[in-house]
Amino acid sequence: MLISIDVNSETPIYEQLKEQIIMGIASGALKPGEQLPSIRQLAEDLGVNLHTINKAYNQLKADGLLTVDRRKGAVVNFLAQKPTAQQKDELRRKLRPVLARAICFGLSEQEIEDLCVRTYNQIIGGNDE
Amino acid sequence: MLISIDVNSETPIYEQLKEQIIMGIASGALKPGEQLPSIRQLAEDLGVNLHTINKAYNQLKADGLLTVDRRKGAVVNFLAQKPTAQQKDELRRKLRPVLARAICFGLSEQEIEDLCVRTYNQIIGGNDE
Amino acid sequence: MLISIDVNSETPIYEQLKEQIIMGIASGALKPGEQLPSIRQLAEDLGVNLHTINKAYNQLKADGLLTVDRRKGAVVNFLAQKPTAQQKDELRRKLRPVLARAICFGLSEQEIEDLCVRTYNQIIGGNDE
Amino acid sequence: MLISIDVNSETPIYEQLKEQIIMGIASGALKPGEQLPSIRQLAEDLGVNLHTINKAYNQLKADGLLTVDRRKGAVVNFLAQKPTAQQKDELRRKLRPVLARAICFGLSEQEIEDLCVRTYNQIIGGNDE
DNA sequence: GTGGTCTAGACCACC
DNA sequence: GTGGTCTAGACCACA
Repeated sequence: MLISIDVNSETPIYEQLKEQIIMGIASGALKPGEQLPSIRQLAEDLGVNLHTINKAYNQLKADGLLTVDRRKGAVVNFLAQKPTAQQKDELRRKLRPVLARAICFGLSEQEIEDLCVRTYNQIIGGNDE
Repeated sequence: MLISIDVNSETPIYEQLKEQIIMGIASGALKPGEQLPSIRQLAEDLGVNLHTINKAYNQLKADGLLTVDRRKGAVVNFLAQKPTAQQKDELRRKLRPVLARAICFGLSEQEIEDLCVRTYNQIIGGNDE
Repeated sequence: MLISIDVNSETPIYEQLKEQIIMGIASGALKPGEQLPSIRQLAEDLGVNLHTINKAYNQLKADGLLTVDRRKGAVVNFLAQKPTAQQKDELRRKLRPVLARAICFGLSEQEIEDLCVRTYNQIIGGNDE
Repeated sequence: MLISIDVNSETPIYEQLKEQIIMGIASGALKPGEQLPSIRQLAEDLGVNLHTINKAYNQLKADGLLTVDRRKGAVVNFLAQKPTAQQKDELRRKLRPVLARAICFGLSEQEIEDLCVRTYNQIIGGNDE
């Protein structure tokens, strides 16, 4: 999978990294059991510091999406079958401001539903743009 | 409308402020043409710095949701009927990582659609929790 | 509360820090709502790097023992009334090897119970040694 | 006795090994005088490096729990009747942060005592979970 | 080889 | 003032 970073973006590099890896897992581009590049390798490839990569990997580990194997580095976890209540709350909390903004921009309920479905298919299909 | 701030949250206060005002507009609690509290007053009510309120108001003005008038202060704009292409892109960009994360947590397409619809109704209904 | 670090110890500095703060909270030396030294201040006082302090504070925040206030820095949380099931599991997992070792060293059940009670009282009493 | 290793755990493999052997001795699954698998064989069984097994065995020897004989390999020692003062200190030092954490999580003295007793019985009974 | 820890020093966002 | 992010470079533990 190809990862690209915009160092000038206002969102932190480690957040961009997390998002891209999550996108990769969601789209199936990263398969469960698959090995991610080592911290140092990825840091070099992207031209960023190894601590930045480390932070992203560790947070994804805390999210339960990666496990870190002392020998093989970071490995993609098998997907959970169901989210915990806490995870669901977190999702709703993140979803709320986005949808509220959509409403303010004049989207109807139907259009918002369409937007969600189309975005979902974008992710699954893997065609990112 | 009641605005409450959590100073311990990791999301900046001005972001919380923006989110709450957007939620207010989306839910109809804040009506077009309605006047928001003055910067000075809101700052005092919430016990935060003037700059913080000012930043939130200005960004909402840039979003086209408020009009800042020197005499009347901040006023809620009439909602656009349709979002610009740029706004739609922005929505999709914000929506994508949330949905991708939902997929990683094991939600099916149907469950994600449900989540969106239910969250939408929460906002419209105004019952935040 | 006085915090002291042994930079030559094999346990990481940030772990020592976490342990001492936890001891402080448990003993009542650190009261709920009390403000901890700022990252930079404590780093200077202890003669260690600010990132080391930052890591300890963040992990305690993740444990729910501290909250980080953008204005006042780190603040001691009010104690939970009951641990979550996960926290209880974690405690048992940490307790098991210690007790097993005690058994191997020849302590009877009664002696182990005494050891626990006496250690508990040490913590509560605050007399650390 | 069955030994199983989790290579993804954050606790080092040699530590896991030590813990499991200690658990085995404490529970009586490993009897004094009993011979442990040879380093070479155990390394192969678990699929880990020779050094890793060696390190665990050597540290247990330093703890006085094993005797390493050039001909018979590692043998379980007879349990001490009483711990040395040093061993007791070590136990208290390891116990303290666990109990302090329990207090922070809201456990009362009685609940902590229960936790210790129940964990003790788990070990003795050998039913690990 | 891997990740974990620590240091030193910089800049930025927030308040 | 506070914490958050990032860099550059070092050493260690683990396997």
